Amino acid sequence: MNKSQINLPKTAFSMKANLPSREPEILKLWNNINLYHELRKSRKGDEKFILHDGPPYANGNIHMGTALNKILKDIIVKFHQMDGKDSVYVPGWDCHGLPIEWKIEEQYKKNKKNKNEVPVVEFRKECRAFAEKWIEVHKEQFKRLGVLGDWENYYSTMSYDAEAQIVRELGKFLKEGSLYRGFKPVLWSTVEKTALADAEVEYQDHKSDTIYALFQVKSSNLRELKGSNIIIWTTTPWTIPANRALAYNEHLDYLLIKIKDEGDYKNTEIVFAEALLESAIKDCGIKNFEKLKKFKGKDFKDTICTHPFHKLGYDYDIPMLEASFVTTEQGTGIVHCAPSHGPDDFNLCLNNGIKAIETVDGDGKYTKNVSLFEGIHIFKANPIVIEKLKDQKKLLSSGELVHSYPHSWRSKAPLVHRATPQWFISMDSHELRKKALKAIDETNFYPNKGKERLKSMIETRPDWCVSRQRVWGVPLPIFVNKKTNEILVDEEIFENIASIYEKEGSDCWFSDDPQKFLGKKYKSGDYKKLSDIVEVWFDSGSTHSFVLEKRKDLKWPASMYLEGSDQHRGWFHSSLLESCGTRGRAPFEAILSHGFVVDGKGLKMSKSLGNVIAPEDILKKYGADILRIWVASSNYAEDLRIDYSILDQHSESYRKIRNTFRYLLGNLNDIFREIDLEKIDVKNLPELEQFMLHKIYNLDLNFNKYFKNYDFHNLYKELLNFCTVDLSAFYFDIRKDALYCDTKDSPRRKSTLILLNIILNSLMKWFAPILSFTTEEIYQLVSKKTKSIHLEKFLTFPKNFENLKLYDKWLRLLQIRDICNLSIEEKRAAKEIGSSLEASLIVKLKESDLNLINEADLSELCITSSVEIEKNSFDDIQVIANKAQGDKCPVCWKISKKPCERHGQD
RNA sequence: GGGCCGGUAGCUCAGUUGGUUAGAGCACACCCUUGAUAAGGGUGGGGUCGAAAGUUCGAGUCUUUCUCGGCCCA
Repeated sequence: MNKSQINLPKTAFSMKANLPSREPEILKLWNNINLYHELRKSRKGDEKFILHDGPPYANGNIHMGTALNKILKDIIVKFHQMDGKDSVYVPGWDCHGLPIEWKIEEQYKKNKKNKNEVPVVEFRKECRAFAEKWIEVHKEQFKRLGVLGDWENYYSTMSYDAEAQIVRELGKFLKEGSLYRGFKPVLWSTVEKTALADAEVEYQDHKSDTIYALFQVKSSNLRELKGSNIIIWTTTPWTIPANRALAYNEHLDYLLIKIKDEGDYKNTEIVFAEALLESAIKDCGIKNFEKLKKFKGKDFKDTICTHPFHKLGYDYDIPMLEASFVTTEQGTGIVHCAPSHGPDDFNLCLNNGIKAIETVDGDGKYTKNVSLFEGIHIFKANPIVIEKLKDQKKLLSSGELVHSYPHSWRSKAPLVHRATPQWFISMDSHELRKKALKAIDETNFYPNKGKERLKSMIETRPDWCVSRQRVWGVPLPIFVNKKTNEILVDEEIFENIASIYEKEGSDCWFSDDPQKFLGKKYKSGDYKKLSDIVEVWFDSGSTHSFVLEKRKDLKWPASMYLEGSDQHRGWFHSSLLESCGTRGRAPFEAILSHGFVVDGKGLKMSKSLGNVIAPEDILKKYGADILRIWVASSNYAEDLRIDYSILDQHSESYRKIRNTFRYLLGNLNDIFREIDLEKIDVKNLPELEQFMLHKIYNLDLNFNKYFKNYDFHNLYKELLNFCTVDLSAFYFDIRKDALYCDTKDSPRRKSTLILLNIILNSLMKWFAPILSFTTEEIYQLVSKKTKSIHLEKFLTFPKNFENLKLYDKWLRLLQIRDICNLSIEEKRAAKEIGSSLEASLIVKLKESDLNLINEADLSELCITSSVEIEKNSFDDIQVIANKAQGDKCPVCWKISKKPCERHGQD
């Protein structure tokens, strides 16, 4: 063998990845071979793994959070597929709801069109078209990330069969009796004229009018209180006309004082919490006063007051009620209660037999139930209320306050609490809460802390309000008897409505004759048809019923739901409740929740901070595989940081991995031979190869352990370290000599090639769920077994790869090697030698180490020209490095006084 | 404002039931190589474990307070 016959690596696999342009080519390939169809075919009849997609809202371009979510899903789906399961992924979209309605209304405003003049059905058609448009946009963006799924047969909450099934699901709650009509305050937008879901509310600073108002005590068990005045403080003077009660806390101390200042309120006796004395007299401008009495809150029991507008016709009693929500944080320690305008007020009054009534209409105007104020808009009522209080000498002071206040997320308009008729699913009437809590216990959570989070929410949440006064959604399929006011509960009717929706969608609810839905059984004249729609969380909470149950390729319950941690209050929550209410258990076996994408410093991304990175930018600059590495290597249990420097670091790792593959391919000359692992004669391989097989076996154990726990960042780290530490810096470096300089029939070289084939095959598959594009690129280059890497299964390694005894021995050898390297480095620093082949070592070992290795092997291990082993009188390992003497073999570059053993003949 | 979760080298992450001098890979520095070459190898520097106090013979690990950040709620 001479220099011209040296076996240098040769491969078509380029060092430069060029992912942004290469990946779209691979997408074309997947499309051409109909990969999704092939995937299904390849696992037909196998055990199913169903990751049920939580539907993103069909609106706007995807952001990093969506990208993270979809990539994480795809990684998991692919892992299970390669693990031999039929891992089906059906993407879906959430389509109904306010944000889309608003988009359409915005377009109307632009075109000077009045929404109220447009027929509901036409408006809904525009909403539908809008959602359809964004589904198509999302689809392409998700595919570009490398996400494999049934993109042709996706699901959506607005499909006719979905709308039909949502009606059937509601019918179940109606039939059971847990869906009831309630009347209570909800956060209401007078601009959008609708109740808002919690998720639609945002808190912003708002300037409110504040007042200290007086309620005169009519009667009390505490003699001194009679004739005195309870003061209350409120930031919503317009709710005073709706006042029905006052709330106090029995644990607080209260004071009765007499005002001594000259003026309208001289000698007025007032009552408030002792703790708030200072702030109250300051705010009210009281300078001189006399303390008359101090007493406990519980002494208020059975005290009755009169309304400040008593003389204007508000001649009903205002009872004082005990409530623990009363604190001394602000105000006077006594809270004014309007049951129609606050949840706390509502509950307190309800428990004391005071019902809420409709005091304000949908536009924000007082109803006829509020005398003196009928027809006035509540946002214009404050000055009038204040004026009247002043007239009645019931106003101690007024002012303004900037505080955090609920606003609509869309219109940014301030919200109010307004009592409206709404439809609720009871948490307790049919033990929904209990069932849901049990279901949580039976679910696996990744990470585990999600369990407590969901549990505590279910434990404390109120009844589920499922009605909305909007138009873009599934109509509540409810008829109310005009005479008896009873709800029509008849399965036949629900099924009739559902089957109509299945054929033509739910638009007809708004346009067609109600008789169509009532059939022949009931007369439409006897019933009032509701115009409310179902809140969107019920839509998405029902996906398990119209996707998992209805599709033959899926199963119920899902193997996993996977979403951002905010969905503990969203989709996880609503799906759990819907399913427990209708089927008595959760629609999922496991929940995986991930944190939020934040910037490099851990701050959330926002336009104002200018730290937003769009997935599109990353795809253009780095490619999807880099983004997928970022997902796999980040710990999703916490928030995930991303910025360009972090992505740069991951790009470096990618290059390392890519070059590892390039070395493998180069030395195999792009000819991959599948090795039958069971048939390898392990014991007859060189020890180095045996050691590597043990390493591979062990890595596979860890790989599986991490995969089963969805612990991808540790899994990725394990793979990356294998590439850098075990392969590049160790095995590859050592075996370069055999690969390049041994003859092609050398047993050592042949053994090495066996290992290279095994390593290539293993790495390709281990990395495939993460580096979906790059592993495909490699697979297409070397394998003709199937049409795609993603159709392959993970390898199973035979037990005889494991060799703990050999492993222990080699750990010791590696220690010796480390010391050899130190010694070589010393000579290198002294400029005596350059490459390690220029060194010749004298290695002194203690007795017990002497049998471990011969000189030739140690020289191979340290990549030196020669090693002499001597017995050491000390315990430690001692290494002396010298400059190798002799001639350098022109082929293998080893330096020796004798002719080269391998290449000396030429 | 309340609840929950988190803060370990420049970056991504390990750190078992509290127990030697807190680890890995990447990045960085220096050296080598020029037969993985816009690659590869060797060596090395780098951390008051968010801060403070406490419990303990001993705290990255337990307790409290504070601080910064995130999610949820008000």
